[in-house]
Amino acid sequence: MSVVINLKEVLNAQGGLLRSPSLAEDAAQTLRKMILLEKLPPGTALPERDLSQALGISRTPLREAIRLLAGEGLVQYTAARRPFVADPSLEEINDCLRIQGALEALAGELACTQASTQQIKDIAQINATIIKTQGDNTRLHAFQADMRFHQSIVKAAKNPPLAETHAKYNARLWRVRFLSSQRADGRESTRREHHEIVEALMARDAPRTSRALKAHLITAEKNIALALKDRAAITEE
Amino acid sequence: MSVVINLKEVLNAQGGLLRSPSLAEDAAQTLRKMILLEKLPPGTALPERDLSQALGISRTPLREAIRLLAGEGLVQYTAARRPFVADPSLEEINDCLRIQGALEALAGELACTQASTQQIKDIAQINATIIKTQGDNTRLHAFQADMRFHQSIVKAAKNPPLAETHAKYNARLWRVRFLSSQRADGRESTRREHHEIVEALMARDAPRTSRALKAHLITAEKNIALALKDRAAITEE
DNA sequence: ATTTTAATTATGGCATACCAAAATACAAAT
DNA sequence: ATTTGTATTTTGGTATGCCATAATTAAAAT
Repeated sequence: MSVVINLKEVLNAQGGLLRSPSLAEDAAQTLRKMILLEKLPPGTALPERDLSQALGISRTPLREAIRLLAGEGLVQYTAARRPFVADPSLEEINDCLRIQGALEALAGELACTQASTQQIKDIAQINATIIKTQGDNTRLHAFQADMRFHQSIVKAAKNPPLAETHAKYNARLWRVRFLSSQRADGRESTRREHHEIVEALMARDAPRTSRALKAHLITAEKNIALALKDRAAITEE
Repeated sequence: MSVVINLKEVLNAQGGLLRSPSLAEDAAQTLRKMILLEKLPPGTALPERDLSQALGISRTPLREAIRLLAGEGLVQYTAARRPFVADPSLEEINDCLRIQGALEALAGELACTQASTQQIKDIAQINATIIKTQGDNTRLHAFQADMRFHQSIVKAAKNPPLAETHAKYNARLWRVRFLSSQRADGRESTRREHHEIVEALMARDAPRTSRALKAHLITAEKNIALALKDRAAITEE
């Protein structure tokens, strides 16, 4: 009996694998996906009643879910406090990318001193998988692998608040990054930059890792600008 | 008639000066202060019913206030989802300081190209005030001026998400920074470092500004470690 | 005296109802 | 036809009650 309880506590203390998420967290995850996949396009109003009914829950947890997404920057409020899906300008996206760049650069620096050799191997491994998977028509999977690559670097920095803030900006930028990852150009530069990042990490050269990550984010900025321009042209027709 | 409405909208669009805060926001602000001034010391449980009753509101907005503070890192949850005042370890504080350092360094870089000359003058002015006020027994005011100094740099970067995230870490670090600001030593190095930051900004030398801000945060890290050690010694008696 | 087990209490998650303010629809006036 | 004024509806903010589970206490067994 007490064995079961202890086990539960241990698992909870670890990744929180057992803890059944609240309805609010479930709803937040559902809405997050819908926003990122543009089932809920930017600008869409998010009335609490309709949404809660659609998700089969009451307003209370739904409201909390919206607050969570607002904290991530995915949802904003009108002056009258009506929530809607955020519609970031290119300028705001670039603002976020610069922050993400600074965060990843810091993560890279820290990883050079904090990461275990195993973690660096893992990072290299993830990158190898990306290269191998390249060309597969599973664009989404390739994209997710790219996310994992960056996340594993942040994780190796062993700075939990950094990981948290980084994750937040990841969520905020997910949509446009996914968009830009669909473009074929820039793929070669991505491959090269990833290689440089891995090399710098393996050499545990902090300034070099920092530089490589910053450069990578600047490239992302360029690619995203191109992707959004393309898309705007398409949407207009 | 419509004039009034327009005026209201304009004011809302600006600093949101008119919008009467919700009970949740009020409560969050109240609790924030209580946490930072240690009326609610680290580790204190925050039961929804008691707190809501103490503040004269219902559980719903109080609950929301707690969520807000959790988003800032001032409140955490036990495995059983019971909220309590966060009690960050020295390690976690240092983690946050490194992030804050990276954010301010980025802000400084951006400010070098984005800030108006007036804004840089303002920053210098704030610093001048700090030096002048030095020695006054209004420790709190001096501390708040220091906060304004850093905030004005971030503001000059003209990157709203950066300002937001920076503010969040400020709230999270407020308590320990206030603590360390009480110590007399380190005051001279602070003065010197502030001077260097202002000089670098006026020269609009991005790398130099970045370096100066990073160095400043590292000094803060050292001072905070000393302050916490002192305090631990006192508390033990 | 210590440990187990059962009963009790306290707490957070959720649903629901009501209210004030905002948005909308509609009627009247120009 | 456009604007103005008014009624209606929609919406977010808040209070409250119920429930399941965790924490605590009390009782029982060793």
